[in-house]
Amino acid sequence: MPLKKASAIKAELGAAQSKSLLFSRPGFLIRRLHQIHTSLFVEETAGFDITAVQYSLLTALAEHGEMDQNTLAQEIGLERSSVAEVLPRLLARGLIARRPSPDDGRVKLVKLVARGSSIVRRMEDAVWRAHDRTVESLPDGERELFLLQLIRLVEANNNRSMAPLRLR
Amino acid sequence: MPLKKASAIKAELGAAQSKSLLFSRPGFLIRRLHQIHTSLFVEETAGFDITAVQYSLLTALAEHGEMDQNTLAQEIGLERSSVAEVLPRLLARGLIARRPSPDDGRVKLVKLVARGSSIVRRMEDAVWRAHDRTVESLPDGERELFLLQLIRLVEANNNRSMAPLRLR
DNA sequence: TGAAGATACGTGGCATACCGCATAATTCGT
DNA sequence: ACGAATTATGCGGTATGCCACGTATCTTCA
Repeated sequence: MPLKKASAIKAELGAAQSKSLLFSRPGFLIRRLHQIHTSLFVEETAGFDITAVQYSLLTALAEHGEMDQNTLAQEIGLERSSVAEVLPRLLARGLIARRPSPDDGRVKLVKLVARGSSIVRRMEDAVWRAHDRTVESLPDGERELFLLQLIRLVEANNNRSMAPLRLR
Repeated sequence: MPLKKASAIKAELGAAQSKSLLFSRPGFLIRRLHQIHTSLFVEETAGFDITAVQYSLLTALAEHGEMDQNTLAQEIGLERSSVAEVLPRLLARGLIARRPSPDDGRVKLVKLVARGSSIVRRMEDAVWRAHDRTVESLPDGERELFLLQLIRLVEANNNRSMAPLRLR
């Protein structure tokens, strides 16, 4: 099933871009969509008091178990120093535990504790609602392509970003 | 010209998402793409020492001329308080001018000065390169649809975001 | 083995981005 | 006309997200 004619897309794009100069700038649109998703995330997960980044950290720990901060940072594509800043907040709330590595005095190992696992589990539905609402305006059949394009861009540019994601 | 079969897209999406759980979350992909564009913007505009947000502010002023901060904020979809924080930096660098409105004592009017217009003009090529590089990994013919989808999402969710964009 | 390099983590600095609150000025309703 | 609601701005607080630098620890190799 063909999605749409190239000429129709170009016409629609031109019409949309005539509304605002900013609509011709991918960077602006991406920043804006990021704001929108953040807003939806906050709305859907209200009451848990966990940000999207904190949730990413918690799910990475839920998936991989105990790990050092460096690996954790690469796992979600975040700077080490940013991770070092977020972790104390999760520690203070009793969601994670941290201990020095027995093998390497430089390394600190982080893992989820019961409260952390619990909140990840309880937030799951709300998080999916936030993600679904972010892309629900796309017509059925286009959503998959959009996600695929996002993935392609993220993968292709991964090494060019400041905090590359570790891909297996 | 059909872009791609729906079944082929679903298969490719599944394969990509098997690489990381995060690739199933639009919010994560958007945050990541935002990081990547920021990185490319910094790289391409090195030497100008202007951030993407500052550039948005400057181009809004270049397009619309003198305006109050509230309208300026809506023009680029930013919180008033965020604008109030960025403007002093542009003021200090002599890129904009600010004066109280003669009609309304609450309002401050902002406009570009010569140095500001000049930097917007001189940055233009570099900014386009950053934007082009952000989406250059998409195959020809898909880029337009991707931009159109971004615009559609931004428009549809505009009112749900914390700092709605003013659309004409 | 011991000095040089590499690595892990943290801190301070800067720049978004949000909210809630405060202040000042305008407008609106009675 | 005058008190109440509204509006424009800014400030303090919190949370990313980056860099550069510092400190402690480990590894490498001459």
